Parts: sequence; C-alpha cells; structure tokens
Amino acid sequence: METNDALDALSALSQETRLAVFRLLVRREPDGVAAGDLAKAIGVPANSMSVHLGVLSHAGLVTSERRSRSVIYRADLSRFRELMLFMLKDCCNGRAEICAPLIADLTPCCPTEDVVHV
Amino acid sequence: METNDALDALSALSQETRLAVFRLLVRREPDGVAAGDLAKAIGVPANSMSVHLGVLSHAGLVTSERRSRSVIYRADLSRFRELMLFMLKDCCNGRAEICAPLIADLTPCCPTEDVVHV
DNA sequence: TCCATAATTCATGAATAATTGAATTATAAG
DNA sequence: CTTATAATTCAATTATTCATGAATTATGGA
Repeated sequence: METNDALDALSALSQETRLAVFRLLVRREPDGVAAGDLAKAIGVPANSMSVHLGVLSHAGLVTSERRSRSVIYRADLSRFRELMLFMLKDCCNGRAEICAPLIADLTPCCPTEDVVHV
Repeated sequence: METNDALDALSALSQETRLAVFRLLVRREPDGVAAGDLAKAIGVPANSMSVHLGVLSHAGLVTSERRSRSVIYRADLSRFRELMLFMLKDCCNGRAEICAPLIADLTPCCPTEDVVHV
C-alpha cells in the first residue's frame, strides 16, 4: 500500500458516518448490507449515504454488487488489513515496542494455528 | 478508546503533512524531534507545522516538552497502539479473518517473549 | 408501457480545514 | 537591557468537505 492509498483510507474512515458504516459492514461480513438499509441503520438520507459509500469505495475499503434493485455493500477486509499493516510497518522496522504489545493484545481473541502461548 | 477519540486520531493522521510528521516521529523514538527541525525536514513553514503539531497533540498522538528554546515532540506510541486496537476490535469479536493474518504478518518482525511459533 | 422502488448524481449552500504573513510569547546570550 | 532564536497565535484568504432537495438512472412488477 502506498502513502496516498493510506491517506485516502484514513480520510475515508475519519468521518463519523463513514466509520459507523465501515464498522457495521465488518460485523455483517460476509453477507453485506444494501445501501438503503445502511442509510436506515445509521439514520442518514439515502443520497448522503450514497456519497459516503462512494468515498469508502474510492478508498478501496468497501466493494459493491448490484442485486436486483438493491446494491449490496461489503467491507474489503484485505484492504483494511493492508491499511493496518501500513500504519504498523514503521514501528516494526527495528523496534518492537508497538507491535509486541499489540500482538499480545490481539492474540488472545484470535488464536491462529501456528502461534501458541507458552 | 472511545469512538470520538478514534475519529480525532484518524482525522489527524489523514492529512499528508501530519502523517509524514507522525511516521518520522515514530522512527525517531525515543529521542523526539524539535518543532523547527520537523518543519525543515518535511518542508513546510514553521507556523504551518505548529498548527499541524497542535492537531496531532490534541488527538493525543504526540507529546511535547520544552527544552531550552526548542519544543521537542515525540510520538505517543501507547496512544497509537490504542487506535490500532480500536480499529481491530470489531473484527476480533467472533471472527479471525482479519486479525489472524495480521498477526501472522506482524509476528515475524516483532517476536515476543510469550508467543512462539510451533 | 406505466408505475414503484432503490440508488445515484447534480446543484447549491453551509461548515470545516489548510495556508501563510504578521504579530506575539518564551528562552538564552551578549 | 537589548538582541537573536524558536515556537506559537492571530487574522484573512483559499480550499475542501458535508448535507440535502431535486432530478436522473436502473430494475422489476402490473
């Protein structure tokens, strides 16, 4: 991920409505949510929601797919992971004071097959 | 970390100059960098830099300390870690598709004492 | 075809953020 | 005390973003 991509993604997520939308979509993976349902759930007009979804989409954080009259939006988890890695990359180049505690905090909730506590 | 704190932090980091400043400060931990040196390094006027540093400071991402005529700025790594955890928290509540690959990507560069590969 | 639903685009105004010259504050040296 | 350096604050302008009523596009059913 390039710096400009990260800036676009951070900018997209730094707005109240869009952060709420993205967090909702993460929770609704992998089904996704229709644009109109998002507007109702968050409580904003449909046209406003459409603009916000366009910003998230342009930043690569969500994907969309037309399904009959609705357009289903989904969080792009791999893109989100790329953003997190971009943000953490600097600190990992040579020092562990951020990443080590972060891993320690994350590991209990997401056990993986190749990592184990001793 | 509350949603509003996360929004402030994301908003602070979603601007080109401020993201560059923060990344530089992360690399310069724990020494920190004087405000004037940051302005020169990034290539913006001192008063502009001062405003940007104020935004980062208000978001809790940097701390400052006067040292003679200079003011030394430092990245607040624990605050940054809180932001990363906030962003990752939703996905970890019940699913691992983001966190597990993220941990897998981070662990090789930041080995910790209580986690080991098997 | 005609109508209803879902979503987006357009146009406008309001609010917010960014930039920068000038002035101000804080510190240290002569 | 005066001067120089470092940083911030102020003020004014410019640029960007946000919100929303109205219009437009796309789809499916009667």
